[in-house]
Amino acid sequence: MTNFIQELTWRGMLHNVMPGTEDQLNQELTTAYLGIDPTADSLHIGHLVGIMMLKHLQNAGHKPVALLGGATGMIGDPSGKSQERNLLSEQELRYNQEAIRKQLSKFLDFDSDAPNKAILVNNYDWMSTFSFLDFIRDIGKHITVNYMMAKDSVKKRIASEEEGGAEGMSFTEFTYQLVQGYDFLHLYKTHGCKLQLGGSDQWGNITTGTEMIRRMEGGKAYAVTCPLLTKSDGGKFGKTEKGNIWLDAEKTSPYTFYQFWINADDKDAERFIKIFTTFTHEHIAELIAKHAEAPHFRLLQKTLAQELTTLVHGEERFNFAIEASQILFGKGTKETLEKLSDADFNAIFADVPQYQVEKSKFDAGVPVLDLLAVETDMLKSKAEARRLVQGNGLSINQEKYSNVEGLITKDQLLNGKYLLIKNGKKYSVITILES
RNA sequence: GGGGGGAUUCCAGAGCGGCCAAAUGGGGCAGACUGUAAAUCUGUUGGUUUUCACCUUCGGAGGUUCGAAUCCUCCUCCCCCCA
Repeated sequence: MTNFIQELTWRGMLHNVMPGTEDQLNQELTTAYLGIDPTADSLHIGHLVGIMMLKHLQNAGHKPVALLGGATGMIGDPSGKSQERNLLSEQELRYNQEAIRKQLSKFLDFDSDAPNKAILVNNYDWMSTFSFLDFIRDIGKHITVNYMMAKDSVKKRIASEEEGGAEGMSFTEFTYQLVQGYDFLHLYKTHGCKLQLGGSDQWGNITTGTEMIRRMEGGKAYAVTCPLLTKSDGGKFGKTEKGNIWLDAEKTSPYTFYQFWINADDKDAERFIKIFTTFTHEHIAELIAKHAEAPHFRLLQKTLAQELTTLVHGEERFNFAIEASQILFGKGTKETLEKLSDADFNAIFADVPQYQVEKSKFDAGVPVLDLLAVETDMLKSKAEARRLVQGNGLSINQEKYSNVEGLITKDQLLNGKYLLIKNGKKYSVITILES
């Protein structure tokens, strides 16, 4: 059995740990929970760090609890300086919960008979029937405002108001830490949960929980946080220009998901592989060494992408993502394109801008420049299109096209339906409409 | 209140009344190189156009002139100095 704290430490996933936590973990099978916002019907990779903490925890023989913040998600955590949230209907909430459970089960063991199998709970179940009066009487009494005010997340919001900056902090948000703290207390009482995991921004909220357990139950509970994940270029982890990378294949195609990991730069890949895989210390050291020998093979990125894409989307989708990548970045030729079925073609180019042109236009052939700038608004003007073609920047169906006066005819259509246009490094697809 | 300087194409910043669609740098976009990276080098960077050429653009409105981003008048907005 591995030592959870040591495991997190070498993986670079340990930010802060409450004294005594390691002893607690060594002493008995410990139940630990992590909160997840159920605001959508899918997790995105920003959630993944937390989930991996649970996974490493489970691998270390302890029992993970994933807590969906059905109740807390309605309030909005002030430490994320997020806007106030919208209320989810219970129906939406349950739907999201089921979808998220499915995704979580790819990472965690929910179904075996093991004593440390994971469970999923939703704080809506115990918070929704808790009356305001009961809450302030039973819970609020035990925590002083002075204590709550001392939290960084609260201080920051109040200070920013005094500077005339933000719009202050609502009472609802102020209460957030009590609600989250109560979750911990509740799980402590009902599941014997003694440890809460979270991002480093959660420390303040977690300690409110341990404080409640101490004051109200005379119990001892612990906290472990991990650093917030950053990218070495300073960008936000898990975000692309197009938004979040979701685990749901409908929201983010497996190809895009795969590409996200492939595109990690070397520095990040090294950190990520420690965080997002369960490979051993030795195996990872070996991978890093191999990568350093031949960085252009990008072994780390490929391994990382393979592990996660396979885990989340399955082997078949992973293979397809590779195939798609080769077509887009490798030596994909016109021949390989022609071999693709419509379904595959659409899947590969699903994330690429689409344009439509009527088929009849091709009867006489369409001048390239018109195709780019008139029939579609791919380029702003014919002058720009001309520059592109003259600059050798245009490919049609993966073949360089440099004839400014050229006509595009029916013969060039892939499967009689598509044109794959490559403008520099950017792809676009023109779909031919039957008319 | 007095005096002075400025507003230029995405940004910064040149620009003798004709040779200015406007130097140069940055950024953008392409090409080469490369690891779907970084750096570097090359080309390009208002529109129509094969070329010639034409059209729209230099804070706004007028004017002088064969001709104005460049001269004059008024207006708007910025900056600096002295009180």
